[in-house]
Amino acid sequence: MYELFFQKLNEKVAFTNEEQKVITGYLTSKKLRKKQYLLQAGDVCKAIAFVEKGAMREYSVDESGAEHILQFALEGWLISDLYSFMTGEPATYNIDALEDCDLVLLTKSAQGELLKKVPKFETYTTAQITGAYLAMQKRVNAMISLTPGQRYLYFINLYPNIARRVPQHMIASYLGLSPETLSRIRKRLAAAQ
Amino acid sequence: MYELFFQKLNEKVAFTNEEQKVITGYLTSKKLRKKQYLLQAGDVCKAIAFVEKGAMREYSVDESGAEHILQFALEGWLISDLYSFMTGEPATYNIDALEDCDLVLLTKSAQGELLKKVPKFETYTTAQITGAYLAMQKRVNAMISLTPGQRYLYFINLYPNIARRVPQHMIASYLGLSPETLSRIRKRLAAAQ
DNA sequence: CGATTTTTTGAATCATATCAACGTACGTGG
DNA sequence: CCACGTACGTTGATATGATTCAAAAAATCG
Repeated sequence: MYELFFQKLNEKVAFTNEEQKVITGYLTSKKLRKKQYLLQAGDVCKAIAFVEKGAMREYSVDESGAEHILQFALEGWLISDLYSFMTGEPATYNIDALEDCDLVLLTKSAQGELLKKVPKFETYTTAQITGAYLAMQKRVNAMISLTPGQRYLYFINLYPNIARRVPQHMIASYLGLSPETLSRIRKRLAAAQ
Repeated sequence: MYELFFQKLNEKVAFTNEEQKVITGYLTSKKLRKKQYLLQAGDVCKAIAFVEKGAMREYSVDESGAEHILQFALEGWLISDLYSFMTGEPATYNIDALEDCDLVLLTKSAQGELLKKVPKFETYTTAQITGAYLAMQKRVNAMISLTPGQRYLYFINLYPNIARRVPQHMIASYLGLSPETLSRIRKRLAAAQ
């Protein structure tokens, strides 16, 4: 149970079998069918989700109704509206399943309890969020310093498995491009080789 | 000494006077003149800097020599190349002073010691980095979902004091625009009101 | 005051967005 | 298993917006 979760957990911080048993008690599992929501903007994000299997996305919707993908999450990744989770404010982002998913959930209240019982879990949390921050910073740097074509190459190089499993127009959304533009960029890149 | 630093610190997590004395022992102060480097790409980032007074910026330089500003830091903000600081790898970003600055430094080794003596300091670190992550995420969302003009308005609304103190072409760099484009956007916005 | 930095403006070029249409692949239900 | 409908990717034409290069005006600093 939760094999991948504990594998990834122990990669960051080593936990004893005892601790892992305690942690297990605070986790719940959830299955999601393709296209189902885990979270809708306006609702409160009550849990952080770890993807054991499948693919998820997090996105915002602007005034004109267009979706903008902020984040993908494949196996081994965490996903949530962290601001909503931490503050209890309504979420600004939506999260749904791009494929049928097996998730491991850690609810807000479970997290509170867990941090008391297994203080080391905070170290894991810090490591996790630090990694997320650094990745986000790199993405910002790519957005202000690279051309769309370079950004696309950077993306498929960094996340080849996302590129394989996710529709192209969603990658365009993630990169801040129209689907047509990404299609033409790919054509240009293919011709250049 | 370090008044603003401790003020900001206690806003996140309350520390006793005892603890604050211990923390003080691990801090060092540094003055930087305008245009001086705190860190150059290629060097290892040996300290996290807290800005007591002044203004700093963090930026990357691309192959063609153009600078791209990743982050500003005014009074009360932290700045560092976090990846380099954590791993000891050479920094990819430069940090320099936009005004004469008073800084408070926490070196890598001091941080290690401090976390042992005052474990609560890790809670502060987590809070700090979580805030930084959420800000970065909002910025990414703005970049993929707003027009340059909207992004500029968002920026000056969120950071009016940065907009007041920093040259306009640096704000253009932060927003991923050419200085000429930002100038014209401002003209359009002024005409529209 | 002189020198440097910063901002603005203009003109030409280049790139992206948009709108529309088409072809294709996919999966779902009959 | 086929047929239909939906989702996806590509292509074209056009319009819009950003970049670039150059120059001048304005502001700032010593």
